[in-house]
This record gives sequence, C-alpha cells and structure tokens, in this order.
Amino acid sequence: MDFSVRNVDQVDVGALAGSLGFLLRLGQLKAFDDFYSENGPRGLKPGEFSVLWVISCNPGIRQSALGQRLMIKRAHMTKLIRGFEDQGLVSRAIPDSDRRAVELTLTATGREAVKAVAETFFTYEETTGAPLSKPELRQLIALLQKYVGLEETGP
Amino acid sequence: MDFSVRNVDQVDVGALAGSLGFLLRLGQLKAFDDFYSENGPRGLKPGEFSVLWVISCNPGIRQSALGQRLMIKRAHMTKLIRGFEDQGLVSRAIPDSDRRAVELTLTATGREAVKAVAETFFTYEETTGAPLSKPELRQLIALLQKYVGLEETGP
DNA sequence: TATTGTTATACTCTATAACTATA
DNA sequence: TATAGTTATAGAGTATAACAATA
Repeated sequence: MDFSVRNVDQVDVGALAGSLGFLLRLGQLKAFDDFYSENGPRGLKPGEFSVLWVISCNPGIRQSALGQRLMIKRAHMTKLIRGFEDQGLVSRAIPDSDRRAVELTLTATGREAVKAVAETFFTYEETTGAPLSKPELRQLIALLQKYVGLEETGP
Repeated sequence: MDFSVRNVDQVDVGALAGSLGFLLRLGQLKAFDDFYSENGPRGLKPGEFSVLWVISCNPGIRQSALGQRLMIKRAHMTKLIRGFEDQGLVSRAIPDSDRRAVELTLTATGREAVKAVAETFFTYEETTGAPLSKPELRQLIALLQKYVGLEETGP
C-alpha cells in the first residue's frame, strides 16, 4: 500500500495553521493570485500602484516617509522612484529647508495613471475576500489595520 | 512654509487602508520583521522551516502536494528540496506506484533540526501579535484560516 | 556625528519555458 | 496527451555596505 499524501487537501500543516506569520504569507499569496487571475486588473502591479497612490494622497511626501510607511528600503525606493521618473509619472524636488531630502509629487501623467487604475483596483479589491462573508471581511480588515498600525483616515 | 509629509505617522494612505491585499502585505512584512528582530530565533528561515515542518507532519508527502499547499512553484521546490538533501535533512524516494513522483521524508538529522527549531518558532510566534489582545489575535488567525482555506487539524 | 539618498553587489524568491520520464 | 519533476534563464524584490551631501 501507499499512504503518501498526494493531494493538497490531505496535507496536514499541524501547528503551523495557528501561526500568524504563516497565515499572513499564505493570505498575501492568495490575494495576489486572485489579483492576477483572469478577472484582475492589468498594467500597474499592486506594489507600484500603492507607491503612486500614496504619493497622490500626500503630495510632496519625503521619500523616506513613503518608504517607511510601505516598508520599502531606501535603496529599493531609489530604483522605484527613478523608474517612475523615467516614465514621467513622478517628479522629484529638493526642498530648501533640507537639501538632503527629496519631495515627491505626481506629474499630470502620473495623476491620470493613478486615476485610471484606482477605480479598477479598488472595485476589484472588494471581490478579493471571496471565502469570507461581508462582516467577516470587514473584521479581518479591521484587525489587520490594528496589527499593522493603520488607522482608516477619512476622505 | 513647507507642508511636506516627513514622518511615517503623517502619511495618509487613503482608501488603501481598506485594501485586503495591501494589509496582508504589510502584515506579512511586519510579522517577518518581528521574527527577525533581536529576540527572534536564528538559523532556519520561516519559509524553510515551514517546508521541513510540513514534511515532518506528512511523511512521504509528494513534492507537488507540498508545493501546492505552501504555494511554492515546482521549479523552486526542486531547488529547495535539493538544498535540504545536500544538508542531509530530507530524503527523496520514488514510489513504484508512480515512478514520476517523489516522496519526501525527513532524515534523522532533519527530524532533530525541526524538533530543535519548532519549540522556539512556535513560542516566538505567540509573541508576534503584539498590538492585538489575545482574543483579537485568535480571531484574526481564525479569519485568516478561513480566508486561505485552512482548517486547524487536531493532533 | 547623524540623516537622506545614491550606488553597487549579491542573494532570495519568483516566473517561464523547454525538457525527461513516466502515466 | 497529460502529469511529476528537472533544468536553465531572467526578472523582481530585498539586504548590505560604502559613499556623498547636508544637517
């Protein structure tokens, strides 16, 4: 006989099923899979969109503050921003008050790009929580916000 | 005057704060940061540990089932398993019933390694949910389990 | 001295496709 | 034909350290 586990559903992950880090990792992979599925939006990737979106919400934001909030390291942020600059989406300005810093703003093109993607991004997001009921999804989001230290800010 | 956002706490992420995918990404990064902080365990990385752990829970598991459950692509799984084999942690067997498949088992060394890491991994996990109360953490875990399609299996 | 951002390097993880051997 | 796994390659993302300019 052969008792080997050959189907996903038979896999016993044991105590790992109660591990927050493990569940967050699986959850993120699932969310991204859903996002990139046949119905998901195209073009800008979630990470890229989030950077542009946060700049659009905070015109003139310092590169360091942006990176800290999105947990992107300085070295990587430099590359990302240069990419956006090359695409004409973001402009950099060095403030007189601190000439080490860089303040980021969207260009007109950048604002259009964000506007175009935002609608499909956020409406798609609503469908992402498939296995959960509406109230469950709301509570999951609330708990995650608390965990990562994010308060929902009014518009 | 200079109104630019220069502190993390001033950053307004707008509607992104309600995005499940975004929150899952931040949450995972936070959990990993915590894990790797000064108090976190050393040696085996969370991803590596999870692979070995699941093999230990499912002796003889097929490589494909393992990869599907942990959302690791076949090509990557091959590299991981070879690495573990080279370290003498995992042994591969080709079953007669299907000579395309590979069944994975921990070696004695592998079992010891998992045993050694498991205790510190899981006890550390308990401290990971810092910003949440015990009941909140429990519910967050329950919702995530439902979201990713994991049932807690009794020992 | 500390901070902001840049550069350079390397490593991990991921994505893809072509390949084998079995079924 | 389809499946399980392998190989090879390229691209993200990340980590690190050394560096310049400024504070």
